[in-house]
Order: sequence, then structure tokens, then C-alpha cells
Amino acid sequence: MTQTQDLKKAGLKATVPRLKILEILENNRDQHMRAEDVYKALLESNEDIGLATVYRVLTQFEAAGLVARHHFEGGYSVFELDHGVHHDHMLCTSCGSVEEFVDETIEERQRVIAANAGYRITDHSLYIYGICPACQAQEK
Amino acid sequence: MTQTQDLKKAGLKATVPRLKILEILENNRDQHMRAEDVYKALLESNEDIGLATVYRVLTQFEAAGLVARHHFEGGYSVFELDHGVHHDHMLCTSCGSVEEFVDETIEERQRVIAANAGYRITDHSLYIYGICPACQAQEK
DNA sequence: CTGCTAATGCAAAAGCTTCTCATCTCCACC
DNA sequence: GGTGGAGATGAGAAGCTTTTGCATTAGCAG
Repeated sequence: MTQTQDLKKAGLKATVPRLKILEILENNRDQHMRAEDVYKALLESNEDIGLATVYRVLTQFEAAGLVARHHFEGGYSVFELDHGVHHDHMLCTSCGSVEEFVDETIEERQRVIAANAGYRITDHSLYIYGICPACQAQEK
Repeated sequence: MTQTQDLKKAGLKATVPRLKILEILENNRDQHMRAEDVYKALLESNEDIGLATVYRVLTQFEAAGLVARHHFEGGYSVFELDHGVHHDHMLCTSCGSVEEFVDETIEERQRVIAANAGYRITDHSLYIYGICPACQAQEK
């Protein structure tokens, strides 16, 4: 499916800014990008797209389910293309690298906990902060 | 132990602002307060303490292990007195209420996941977002 | 009591994100 | 193809939370 079709399906007009931003996210599937990162990538591609538009588009993509927004420590949002499979994150507080993981046991426990409390889950986030192997080696 | 002793033990001078902020946190043990909330409480107590000091003191308390800082959705921090026992949070996205819970199974899985990846865990956070029973009832 | 160091208040500033509004673009319809 | 109008965009201003600079004040060791 083309990117244009992806957008139409999400109920969004296929405009140049949206297509470009989608392209950048796809070219950085392994990254967790901040709005500013996306904006910089646009500038490097000589695109005349404003930061405000980046924020607007990312928010729309989030609402459409195209991207996931995460709130890591630091007071800002990072985005990643939503590839369908839910996953959690483990972050290195030293180098900032991010690893993704899935654990069905934890997922199940969360459902049980919410059910016991009578909550209807809409979302959840799990972040593990630590020092990655590479950074531990550097400490020596 | 007095609050003054608590502070001294944490390596902090027992100043008026710090004592007052500690007092407010203790009077709101069941709440998750924003810096602004603490500041407002101080104003209501006719304390002449600046917002900047509230931020500074809360950050120091966090470093000293007296309080825990959480990043719920919304782009700001909330603080709660650290009563020693680690716990996670479940939040109602409708009314904003917060419930705490502990699940040893999840804790254990996290340790295993980190160990498998070679990470040394320093911290972790788990937030479950949903609709609480009371708000579900209101929907009808 | 006294003096030095650390802490505070205020205001300004920084960082991220949203809003305003005039202008421009997409696209359904002709 | 053209074209009109709803929706999208860009630029800058503004909003919010949080941090910082600096002159002043307060805690506390001696």
C-alpha cells in the first residue's frame, strides 16, 4: 500500500508535509524521534515545513494510530511508527539507547490487576531504566 | 524522628522552606502533587516561598530519596512522599484519580528481562491508563 | 556571637508544545 | 481539465512547566 493510501485510510488528506513526515519515520523505524528530530530531518531534505506542522501532523498520526507517542524521562515526547505489535521499552540512562521488548506474562498480569480494580484499560506504558552492557563496560 | 532530623540525615540543612514543603507532602500522603500544587498549598499557609524554591527543594528531596517523581501523561512531574515500598500506578484518564499497586510477578519479570539483556536496572515505571469503575458507571 | 557557605526569592530565560491567523493546497465536483 | 471551498500550512507569538542568574538572607559550626 502506498503512503498516500495509508493517509487516506486514516482519514487524512495526502498533503506534502504529511507524506514527507511519514517517509522520515519509515526511514528511521529503529529510532524514537522527537518532533525536533523530525523537523531537522525535514530541513536536511530541503523541505520547507514548519515545526508547528510537525507537531500537528505527529499528533494526528497518533490519533489515527499510525504512530505511538512515548513519554520517556526528560519532559518531552518521542514518536515511533506503530508497527502493530505492542511492546515496552528499556532505556539506557547513560547513552540514551532504547531497546524494545514484549513479555506476555507482564501483559497478562496488567490485565488481571486492572480487572480486579474494575478498570477498563485504555493504554499502558512500562519503562525500565538502567545501564546497558556497553556503558557498563566503559565504566570499568 | 522529627522532620528536622529527616533532613539532616539526608544531608540537607533544616531550612524553613524545606520543613514546610515536607510538612505539606506529609499532609497529602494520598495525593500526587505537582510543584504548582505544593506552591499553592504554601501560599494558603501564608508562607512566603517562591515557586523556584519548590522546584529546587523537590528535586533535592528526590535525589535524597525522600520523594518519588513520576511522569504521568501531560508533560509535567508529580511528586509523592517515598514511603519505602515500591509501587506502580494505575490512572483514570477520565477523572484523573490514581491507584497504586504492587505485583511481585511483574517485578520479577522485569528483573529477568533486564538481566537477559545485560542491563543493570536503576529504575522503572509502569503506568496503566484506563477508566475507573466510578467513571464507567457515569457513562451509562 | 560571628562569619562563611549554602539556600532563597525574584525575575528572566529556557525548552517543549500549542495557538492564531493569513495564506495556500488538496480534491470532489463540474 | 478547471474551480470553489474546506481543510492544511507556515511563521511567529504565546502558554506551560521547569531552570537559572544574581543579589540577599538564613543556617549553623566554631
